[in-house]
Amino acid sequence: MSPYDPSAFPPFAVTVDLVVLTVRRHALCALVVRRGEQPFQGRWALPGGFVRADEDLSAAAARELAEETGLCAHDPASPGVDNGAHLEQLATYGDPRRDPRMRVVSVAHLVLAPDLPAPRAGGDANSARWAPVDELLEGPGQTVEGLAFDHARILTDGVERARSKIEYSSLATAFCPPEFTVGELRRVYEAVWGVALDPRNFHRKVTGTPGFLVPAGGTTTRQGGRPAQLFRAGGATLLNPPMLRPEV
Amino acid sequence: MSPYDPSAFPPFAVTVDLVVLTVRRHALCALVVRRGEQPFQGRWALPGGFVRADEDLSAAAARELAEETGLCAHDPASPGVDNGAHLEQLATYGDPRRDPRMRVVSVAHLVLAPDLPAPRAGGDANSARWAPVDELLEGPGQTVEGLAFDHARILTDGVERARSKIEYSSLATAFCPPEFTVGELRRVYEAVWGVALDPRNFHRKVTGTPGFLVPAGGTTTRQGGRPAQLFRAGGATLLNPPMLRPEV
DNA sequence: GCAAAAGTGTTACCGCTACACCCATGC
DNA sequence: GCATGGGTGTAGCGGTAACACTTTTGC
Repeated sequence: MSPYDPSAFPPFAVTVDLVVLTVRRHALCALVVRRGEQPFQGRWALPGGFVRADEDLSAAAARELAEETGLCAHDPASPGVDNGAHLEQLATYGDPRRDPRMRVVSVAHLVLAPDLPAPRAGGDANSARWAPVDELLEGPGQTVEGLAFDHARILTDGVERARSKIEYSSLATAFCPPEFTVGELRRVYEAVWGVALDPRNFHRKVTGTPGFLVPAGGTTTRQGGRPAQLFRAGGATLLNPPMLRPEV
Repeated sequence: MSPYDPSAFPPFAVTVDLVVLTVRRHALCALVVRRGEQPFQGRWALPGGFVRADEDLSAAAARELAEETGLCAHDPASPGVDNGAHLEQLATYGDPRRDPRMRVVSVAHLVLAPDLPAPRAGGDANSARWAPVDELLEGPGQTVEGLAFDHARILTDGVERARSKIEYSSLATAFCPPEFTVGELRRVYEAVWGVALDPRNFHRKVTGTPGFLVPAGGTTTRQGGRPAQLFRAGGATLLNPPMLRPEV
């Protein structure tokens, strides 16, 4: 039997795109970079890049993340370093016309990170910033230009994934620093869902769910008012029963 | 500006693999085909194939599905024909060593279908069959040989997706014929989750959820006993509150 | 009649919501 | 003192679990 004939299949470029979300100033924000070349030159886009010939998809995503933010992601699929951020595969986008230059299939990944210092511009992107997702996704006829390629769609899917996953998992803690208060965690939920939650019931719910939070020992008054207990994320990953997202 | 330089990125083969699930004889079953060539010649594998040069990913999945089963999938992303089956993207698998011949990135899709006549063998697969997923996924040291490539992992992910999605969506109806009884729908849940449900409470729950089921008019005694009302799937896609999966 | 499956009624319990209320700090 | 956020108590309500019980068919 002869070796495989590469002419039997069409060649594709494969990239990873990153939806990197954080909570800043009570708003859900995404990392975007300004494109330095055609097409969509000068427009904002999600960070990303080509997958290397011998590189796994999640490794490519983690590499791009480190290049763009210096962040070390914790990938559940390939455990090792864990600097706080959560990384998971989101979905794959392969419309034949999504990139005018050639056939590109992009495997989008979702990253949830605590609030970071200003992003450092990396590689071929000549600038990078955190932008509120509401601003990036304003409807058609908006004041700002939309994101490049199909990145508005990818960002929408990533935000929806984050919104639903914090309902039934402990992922909201990925938006928090290593030690945080119940109030800070509540403000994460409020920013991601865009709703107000009852502080009293929220407190009972999260402290009463076994394994969600473990006391870190100290207290802080960095939010003002009475000193609040500091917590760390507990071992539990699934919340049962889930956090209930109020009706819209 | 010169056109894009294709030497700047490594070429990949892109395939779609299908996790086609159905419920037969009270068991969750998946469609598998016997491989006719190396590698893994003679072993069972998930159906799939190369994405064509100008073809969208979901179109490739629908085409492979039609070739293997004659089924016309309803793809929410590209509405049109709707022969009952549900199709959605599952996840993408791109480990550099997942195919010994070359670098292949596979975009797996999940299909939920009603019980079908015996599958017709299609294309290069010299036979196809429905196999209970419990049998396909028996642990290491099992009596049967495992699936080819990383298909056991893909199947596991697809089954887990199906199990969780029927909790909070009306997708379980995709396993049923166009008209079905409450008892038949309950047996779908029981087969997918591998648990027994209380028929009385199940009946109240599904008939009491607005938009989940609409009466089709007739009755049937095909399950024996007292005649049961026939229903069709209603317009609702999300179940709120969800069906509760009993603790294991 | 008997078995089998479809439906309805009822009660106890659990978790959530919506509050009232108290606590500990900075100013 | 006063504002601010942290934390506890409690009553009402909606949904589920775990039954008992009736209905309508095939054999």
